[in-house]
Amino acid sequence: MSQTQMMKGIIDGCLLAIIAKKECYGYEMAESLSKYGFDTISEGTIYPLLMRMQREGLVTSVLRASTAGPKRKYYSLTNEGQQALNDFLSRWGQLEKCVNAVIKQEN
Amino acid sequence: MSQTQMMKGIIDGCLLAIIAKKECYGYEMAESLSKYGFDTISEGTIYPLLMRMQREGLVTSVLRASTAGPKRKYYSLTNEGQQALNDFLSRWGQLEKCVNAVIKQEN
DNA sequence: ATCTATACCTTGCAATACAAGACATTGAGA
DNA sequence: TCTCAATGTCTTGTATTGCAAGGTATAGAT
Repeated sequence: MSQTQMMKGIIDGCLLAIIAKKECYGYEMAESLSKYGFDTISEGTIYPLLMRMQREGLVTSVLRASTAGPKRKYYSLTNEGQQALNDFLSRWGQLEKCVNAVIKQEN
Repeated sequence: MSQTQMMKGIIDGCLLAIIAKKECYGYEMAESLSKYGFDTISEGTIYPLLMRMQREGLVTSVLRASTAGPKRKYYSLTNEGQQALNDFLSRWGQLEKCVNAVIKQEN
């Protein structure tokens, strides 16, 4: 019962939501999640996720130079990725409803 | 990005919440979760979870006869289990807040 | 006698988050 | 100049978990 376990199947959807808002690169997404209140999410979590989502055709990427370090890999949503985001939002809403029903204990 | 992954680290907390409401046995908890809106949760998920939580001292169990089948193993919360439930509720609330913040995209 | 519902359990698999590293680039300070 | 911190991406191995698929057993109904 750790926070780590509770994150499973959540982070990928959150990344899609962040990318949907604006083109973004991994390092920036980690900071973004932190800003939204998440405990620091490891890069060992984020980068493999992004690569998997690209392999699945949910996102595309382009390299761009940075003024303050090595090149950045900017990600954008594909139509399939938008659909995956919609699915995630739907499943998250469903989960939220069910868990809160159990917690509130109204039979 | 399956519903299965999203359930990880959630079901144990839900079981604690159900047990906290009233003494309960595994088979009944599965039905209860279903009633609260969850897709059917496998007994291969629930029984190992209950055994783990007992091993960790979060719940205790007693066998009682049933009128319609084999004996039932009724579970109750320990003080440690109540604490674990409180922790879960806190972590769930935190997760809910963060995910919804990302989704709503208010910077 | 057979079937269904009830009730518990086990084994093996697939998926995921993370720790702990490695590697490369840039600018600032000693 | 040398060093160091911040930036930026990636890999390997581990631990945990939900579940499918199966097994076992009891009680009542057909």
